[in-house]
Amino acid sequence: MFDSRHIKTFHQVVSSGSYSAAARVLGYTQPAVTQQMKALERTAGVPLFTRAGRGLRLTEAGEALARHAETILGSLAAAQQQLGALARLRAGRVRVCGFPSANATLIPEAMARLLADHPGVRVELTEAEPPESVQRLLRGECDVALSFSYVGGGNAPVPEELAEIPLLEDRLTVLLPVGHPLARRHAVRMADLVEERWIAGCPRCRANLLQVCAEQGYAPDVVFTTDDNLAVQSLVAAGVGIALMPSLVLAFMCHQKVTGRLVEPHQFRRVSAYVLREHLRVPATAVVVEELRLAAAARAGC
Amino acid sequence: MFDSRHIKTFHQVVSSGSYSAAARVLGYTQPAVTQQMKALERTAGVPLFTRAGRGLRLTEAGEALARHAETILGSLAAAQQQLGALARLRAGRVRVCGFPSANATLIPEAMARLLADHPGVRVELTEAEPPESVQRLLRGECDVALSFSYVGGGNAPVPEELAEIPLLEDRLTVLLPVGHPLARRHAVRMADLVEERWIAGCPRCRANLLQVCAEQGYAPDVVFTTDDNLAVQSLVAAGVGIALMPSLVLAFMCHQKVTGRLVEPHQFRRVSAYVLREHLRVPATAVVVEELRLAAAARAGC
DNA sequence: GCGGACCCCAAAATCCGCTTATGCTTCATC
DNA sequence: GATGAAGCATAAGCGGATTTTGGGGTCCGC
Repeated sequence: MFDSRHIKTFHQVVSSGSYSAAARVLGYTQPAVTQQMKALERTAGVPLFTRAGRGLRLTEAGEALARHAETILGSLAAAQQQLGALARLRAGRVRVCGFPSANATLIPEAMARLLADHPGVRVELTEAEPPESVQRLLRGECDVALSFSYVGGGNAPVPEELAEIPLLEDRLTVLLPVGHPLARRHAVRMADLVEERWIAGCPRCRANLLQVCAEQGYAPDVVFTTDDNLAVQSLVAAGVGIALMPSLVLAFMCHQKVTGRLVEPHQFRRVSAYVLREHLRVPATAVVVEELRLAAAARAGC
Repeated sequence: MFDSRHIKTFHQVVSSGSYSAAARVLGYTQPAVTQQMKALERTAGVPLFTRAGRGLRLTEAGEALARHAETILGSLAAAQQQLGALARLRAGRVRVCGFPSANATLIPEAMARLLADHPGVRVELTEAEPPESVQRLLRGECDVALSFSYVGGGNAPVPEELAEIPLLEDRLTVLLPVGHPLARRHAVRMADLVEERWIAGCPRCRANLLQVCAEQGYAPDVVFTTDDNLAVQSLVAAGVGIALMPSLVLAFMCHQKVTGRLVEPHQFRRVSAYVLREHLRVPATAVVVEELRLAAAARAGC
């Protein structure tokens, strides 16, 4: 049975290219590395290195072990990371990663109640656009991820090890300058917006815009693309174009010269929270998820 | 970074169900196991066990680590096994796994020349029906695998890490009792065998028989199935039925009362050797593969 | 209530691995 | 080809980690 420390050192030697360099990186002295590699060769039963002048070269067996080392260290790191996450969660520290509009609306509401009801829980919040947030969750960089998906969009399937908690259906509105003729209506038909110029948002939102318009039989004239919601707001106010905008984003739009109107036919994006299935039963994650659900439910009534 | 020895002990504790039992299995004393698990819990940062009366129970973190332990130990074992194989090969010991008819024909011919030309090489031969032989190769239980596939058959794709060395196209014959009316012909048309009763061989061969007949527009009347070639020979001799049989098998059929005839349209199975790509450059495997190719080429002329 | 099975604890002994110190080889430079 | 720098190997000594020993506590079945 190989010693994991030897494997780690071996891996460092391979990537550093010398014993001395590996020793410097790992905080050993050079003879320590020599001895570890000797021990490794003893347990392997084959030489792993050959001397090539001043430097080293891997033998065939060394090459083989180098490939395996990646896997071995990877599985060790995965285990360590998961246990680390569990320990953190047990201590009540939850890392949440949301997308901008949720971080500005849903999350603060949920967190306010959370901290009142469960004073022991500590939250760290980061921001990432979907699908990056879910990727972070899978990489163990956060414990709860918020993401959204458009209904018709070809979204990647949710990995097996993740639990999806549907939060709300976020209806889409069209953001208009206040003087716009259609702004007097309560709701606006997508079909009436054929002649408009458009401002598109994040890649997913842009793709959705194109699809919704395609269903109405036209291709929108997208004159500007940015994932900065406040920029979109200002652009609309300035009359550059109009934009499709989820209600959640609209909630923190405060520009005097823009207004949102629900679109017809009804469009929405599904907002969900994601958690590793294994963490569902951990109190800290459970309460965070529960408060998110409550906050989402409260908001759905508005 | 976890210590692999701790992981190994942990795994044994989980499967044994107690510290003492694990200690007995691993040749430690019980306190040693206690301390190792203590150290493991320290590096993990979470308790892994809770006391449940006389025995132990895993915590949630323990469950998680137990799942990872399988992976970790598996990747360590895989590395060790591959290095072991390399060491063996470097020492000139090659483990070959063939299917019965190759073991009786091709392999002895190749091995005779091999041992003459390369006296240092030692060969161990085992037998397995495809696709089992390739599975053994992937599991590291042999170094060279021989397998065959029928042309139209839906064969599983060859894994990436394997090199396929085509050896020969083994033409199919039909095995007939000597008195059979068609036995006077040099070759036999499959279409003329509609009314015959059939004896089928191994699963792959049986599937191929069904397909070949289906191409001729009929379903064969299979009255007997066995993967024992000598049994097939005797059954044919006894007039129970006829059989589709590769030339390679025919080569060691010596029963007086049976005879083989090539079938039309030409049918054959492809016989190949498989080696881990990484072992292609290792002398011992290289010479074995080369001798197999030569033996196959020599036989193809017959 | 007693014995067996099991685990924990503490101290002593052992063992392993790291460091220090030194020598050898290789390579670049003059 | 002499010299110095960089790198690896080896030996000896030390310190910490790990194991064993010995003793004690708890739980469970009889």
